[in-house]
Amino acid sequence: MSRWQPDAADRLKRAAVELFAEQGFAATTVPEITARAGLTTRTFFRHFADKREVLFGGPEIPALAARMIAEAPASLDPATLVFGGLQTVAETRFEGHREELRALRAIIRSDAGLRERDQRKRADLSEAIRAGFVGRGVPATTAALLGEVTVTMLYVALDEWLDVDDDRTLFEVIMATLGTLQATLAGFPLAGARGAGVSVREA
Amino acid sequence: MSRWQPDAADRLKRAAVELFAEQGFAATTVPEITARAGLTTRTFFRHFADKREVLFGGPEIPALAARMIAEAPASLDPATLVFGGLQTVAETRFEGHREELRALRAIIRSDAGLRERDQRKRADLSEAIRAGFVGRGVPATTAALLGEVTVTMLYVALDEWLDVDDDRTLFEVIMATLGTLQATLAGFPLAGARGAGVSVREA
DNA sequence: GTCTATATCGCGATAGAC
DNA sequence: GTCTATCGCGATATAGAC
Repeated sequence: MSRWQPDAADRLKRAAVELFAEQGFAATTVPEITARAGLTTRTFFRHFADKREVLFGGPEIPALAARMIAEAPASLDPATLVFGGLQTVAETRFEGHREELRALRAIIRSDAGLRERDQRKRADLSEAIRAGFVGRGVPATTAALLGEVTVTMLYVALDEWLDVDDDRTLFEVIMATLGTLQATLAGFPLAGARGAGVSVREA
Repeated sequence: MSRWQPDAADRLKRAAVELFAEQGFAATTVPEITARAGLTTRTFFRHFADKREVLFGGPEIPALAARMIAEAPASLDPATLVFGGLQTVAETRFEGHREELRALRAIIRSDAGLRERDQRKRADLSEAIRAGFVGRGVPATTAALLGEVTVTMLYVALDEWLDVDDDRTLFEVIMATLGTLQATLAGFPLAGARGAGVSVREA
């Protein structure tokens, strides 16, 4: 047993979540967090790049996505990969943590800076997926859209899953969301068949 | 003529873009920007919430989207509204500014904090569209997906439009991107028809 | 682990527009 | 007079340098 608790990052996370919930994010200082965790301010910034970062996961999920895409057999098509990835992430990282995720979401929603960081995490995941598909020879625009659509599914479904209180799994909500997206896009005219001059004007 | 130049915000914007391009975003201080613009630090923060914000537009585009959706005739379907909105924004806010937008994009790409802010602007627009459609009675999930898909089209197409150097308009690229999205999603199995148990595992 | 720069913001005063 | 934009001072916490 060293003289340092081995789980400094974890204790900082817990102390931060408690204090943010009690006092709000902006009203909580890093020294307060480290005091509660029994550590120094310097230690906080060695574990987290800034005060926001303590509420989010690191690059593990983008890294996992990149690995799954890179290591999958060449025969698997993008749709299958996206499905499998969403299922894996939903089941291993979100399922079973609904209450913690709700508490976290409430804190994140309360502060513009935290919403911003959340969007960055989302963009990081989208970018990892895009790069992964480019590495498999998928055209650039298609790869970019695959990244975007995948994270859209995850985030929209996650929000709905946290909103309601039924007994669906997150992955079930994701699949329903995909169905809704397909139905929504079916209402769009085919892009090539369309001319300019839509009758909607700036007010 | 008052003792203040009337366009303080504009002059600050210009000075900031110049200095960021010359020295980089992180290496430039707010006092440097205000010195070049002939103003004080305090004035900078009265115009912009923080140093990043000087590079981005305010809530005009989300507000425009909200207005267009709210004021459109009830008979117009979401697809038509989305198309019309994308066309209006593309033609009035982006077309004709390709070079400035490229320079801005280069600065934004150079700094993680600026990429984060860019994502927030994107999320703000998505949210305005979502809320607008909810106000028209569109179901929550469909409205959320409409917001997400619309901004995805705009951002993916904008990136491609800035990357290449052909003579397509931004709106033409947006329509082509929508076609690619439709083709990509056509490769996905219908959500309802799908069971669990995809054969992609964590490595 | 200590030290320091600087982003950020509250407050009160001022100057001109109307 | 009121309203709005600006300025100067000062305080604090973040975040990076040493």
